[in-house]
Amino acid sequence: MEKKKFYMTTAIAYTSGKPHIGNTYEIILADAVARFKRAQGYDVFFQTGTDEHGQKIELKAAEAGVTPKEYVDRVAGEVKRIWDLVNASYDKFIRTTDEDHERQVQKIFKKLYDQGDIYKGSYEGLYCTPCESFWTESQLVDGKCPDCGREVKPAKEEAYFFKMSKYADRLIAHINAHPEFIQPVSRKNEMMNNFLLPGLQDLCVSRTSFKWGIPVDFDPKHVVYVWLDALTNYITGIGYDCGGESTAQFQKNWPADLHLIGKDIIRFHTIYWPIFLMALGLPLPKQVFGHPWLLQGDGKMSKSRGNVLYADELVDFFGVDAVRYFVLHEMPFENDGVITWELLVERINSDLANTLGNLVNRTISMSNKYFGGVVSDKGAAEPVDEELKAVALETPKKVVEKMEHLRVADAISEIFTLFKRCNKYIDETMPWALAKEEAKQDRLASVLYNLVESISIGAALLEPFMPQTAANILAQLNASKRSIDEMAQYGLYPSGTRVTDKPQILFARLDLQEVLKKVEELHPQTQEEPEKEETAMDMEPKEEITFEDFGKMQFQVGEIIACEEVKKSRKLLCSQVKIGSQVKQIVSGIKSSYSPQEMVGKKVMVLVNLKPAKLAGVLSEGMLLCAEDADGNLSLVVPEKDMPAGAEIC
RNA sequence: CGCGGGGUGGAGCAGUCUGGAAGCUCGUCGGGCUCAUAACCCGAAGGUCGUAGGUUCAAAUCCUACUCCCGCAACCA
Repeated sequence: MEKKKFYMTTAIAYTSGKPHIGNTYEIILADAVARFKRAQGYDVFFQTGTDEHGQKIELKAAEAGVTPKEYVDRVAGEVKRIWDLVNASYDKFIRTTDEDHERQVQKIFKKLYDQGDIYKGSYEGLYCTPCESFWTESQLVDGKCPDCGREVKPAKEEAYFFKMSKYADRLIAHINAHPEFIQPVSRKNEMMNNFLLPGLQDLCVSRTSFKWGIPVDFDPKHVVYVWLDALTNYITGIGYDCGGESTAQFQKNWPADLHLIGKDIIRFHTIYWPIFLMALGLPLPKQVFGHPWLLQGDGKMSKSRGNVLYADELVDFFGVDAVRYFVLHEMPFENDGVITWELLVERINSDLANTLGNLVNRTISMSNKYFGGVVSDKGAAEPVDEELKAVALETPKKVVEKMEHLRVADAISEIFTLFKRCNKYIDETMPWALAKEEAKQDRLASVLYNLVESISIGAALLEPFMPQTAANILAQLNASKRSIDEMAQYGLYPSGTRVTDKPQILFARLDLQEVLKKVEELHPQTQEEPEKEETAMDMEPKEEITFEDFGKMQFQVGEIIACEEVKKSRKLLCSQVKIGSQVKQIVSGIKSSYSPQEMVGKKVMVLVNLKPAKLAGVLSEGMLLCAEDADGNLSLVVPEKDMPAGAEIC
C-alpha cells in the first residue's frame, strides 16, 4: 500500500535578527509533529525557511553597513544553524530570496493582475516627504508628521491592491463547512467576527517606498509587498508553477495538510492565504494551527537582566532533548507557556533525570547485576504484570489520539505516565528481594523483561519528541525502534537479548544554584552595566539644524508641583509644572518609570514653547525631557545644581 | 465603553464548550524500600475554583454586574 502523504510547514522566519527560544519553539513543535507522522507511516514533507524581504531588513542592513543580501545570508545561516542544532528534520529550507521563488512570485503576481484580481490603485493619505511615510488624519499630531513634526501634504502613492472582497463569501462558506480548518477553534470566531463578517478590505500587495523586495516585473518601480511574497513559499517551495508546469512533487503534496504558525499571524493564513489560493484556482490547506507563545519568565525581557533565552545557549546548558522536552511539554494547547531557568531545571530534574533517566539506569543495572545483562522472558507471570502491560499497550493509543489533535504536551505526558508506571512496577515486584531467593529466578527474569519491553515501547514513542534520547535508550537496551503499529503487540523485545554492560546516565541531576551561577557568569548583571550600554547606544542621525533652529526652542527649568495619573491610559502622567510665575499642564509617557508621588517636587528640564496638544483627551502644554535606554527605562533630565523654577536652559 | 487572554490548595497548570462528588506536576510533611542519578514507591496536610448576584434538584462550569493581572492597539509633545 502506498504511504499517505502529509505536507506540513512552519511559518518562515523573518530574518531581521537571531531567533530566540520563542521562535525556535515553533520549529521544534513542527518537528515533533513531522516525526510523529513519519512514525505513523505517513510520507511526510516538512518545509520551513526564511522570509527575507522588506523595509526593516533594508534598514538593518544599512545600519550594519552591508547589502541586504549579505545581511539576510548571514541571518538565514544563523536560523538554519539553530534549526539544525535542535534536530529539526525538515525536508526543505526555502528562502524567499531563492531565485525560483522570486521568479514564481513574479509570475503569480502577473497572473493575478491579468485576471483582474490585482488592480493598480493608489494609497492615499498625508505624506511626510523626509520620513517617506504615509499617515492617516487620526495619526497626525497637531496636523503634522508624528515622527518628525514637519508639515505633511496630501499625496497618493501608486500601489497594487488585491480584491479580497471578491472571494470573501466563498471563504466564509469554506470555514463554516470545515470547522477543523482553523485551530484552535476559538480563533475561528475571532476571524469571522473581526474581519470576515464586517467586510474585507482590499490588501495592498506592492510598495514603491523601498527596494528590497521582489520587483513587479511589468512595473519595476514596485516591489511585491510581504504576504504575496511570503505566503506563496508554501507552494513555490514544492514546485508550483502558475503557468501549469508544476512539478510532480507539487502535484503530490498540495494541498498542505498542516500550516503550523504563531497565533499572531492566524489572520494572514486563514483569510489572505486561502483567498490567494482561490484566485490561483488551487485547493485550500486542510488545517492551520496557530500555536501559543513561549514567554520568558517575568515577562520583561532584558539583556541587562540576562533573561533573553536563545536556543543555542540553552542547548549548551542542558542538551538538545532537554530543551525540546521542555518547550514541548510546557506549552499547553491554547495558553501561552513560560520558560525560565528555574522551570527548566525543575522539569529536567524531576521528569528527565528522576523519572526517566533513573528508570532506565536502574533497570539496566539490575539486568547486569542479576543476569549478566541478558534479558529473557521466562514466562513467570503474575497478575501485577497485567497492569503494566495494559498501560504499555494503552499509551501508544492515547498518544496517537492526543497527537491527532496536536495536543503535543498531553501526548508527552502520556508517555511519562508509562515510565512512572514502570517505576511503580519495580516497587511492587521488588526484584532485589526476588534475587535473594533461588526459586524466584525465573520470576525475576520476567520482571526485568517486562520492564525492558515497556521501556522499549516508551522510548520508541518518545522518538518524535526527543530523538536523541530515544535512540540512546534503545541502543542501551539493544532494542530496535518500532513503528506505532508495532506497539499494539507486547513482547516484541527478543528474549535473550543482552543490554549494555555500561549504562550511561541519560540526564544528570542539575543544581539550580550552580546553573544560576553559570547564567550569572554568562550574563553579568551589575548595576553599572546598563549605563555602559547607554554610552554605546546609537540612534539614527537626524538632519542637521542651524543655530537659529535651536534658538527657536525655549527650554526652562520647571518644578513639578502636582502630578496625577491620566485615567484610561497606561503610560501617561499629568503634571502641573511651575515655570517662573506661570504653571503649565504637561502630559508625559513616563508612568512606567515614575509614580505621581515621586514626581512632585522634582525640578526638570522642560520644552516650554511646544504647541499644546491633547493626549488621551488631556491638554498638554509642553514636554518634559527624558533620557531613555534600550529597555525603555526613562530618566528625567534635571539640573545638576539647584536652580529656580523658570531658569532658562541654553 | 479599543481588541483579546487570564484569575482553580505555596508554585505552575488541566477541568469550563457538552453543569452532577475539585484533578495533575512540583514543593512541604510523614512512612516504606535500597536495584538506581540523595533516586523510586505509598500516605497526609493544604483550595470560600477573583468578587457579588442570578438560573438549577445540582454551578469552577450557564447568565448578569464588578474587580484585578497580562498581551496588542492607541496615547509616549
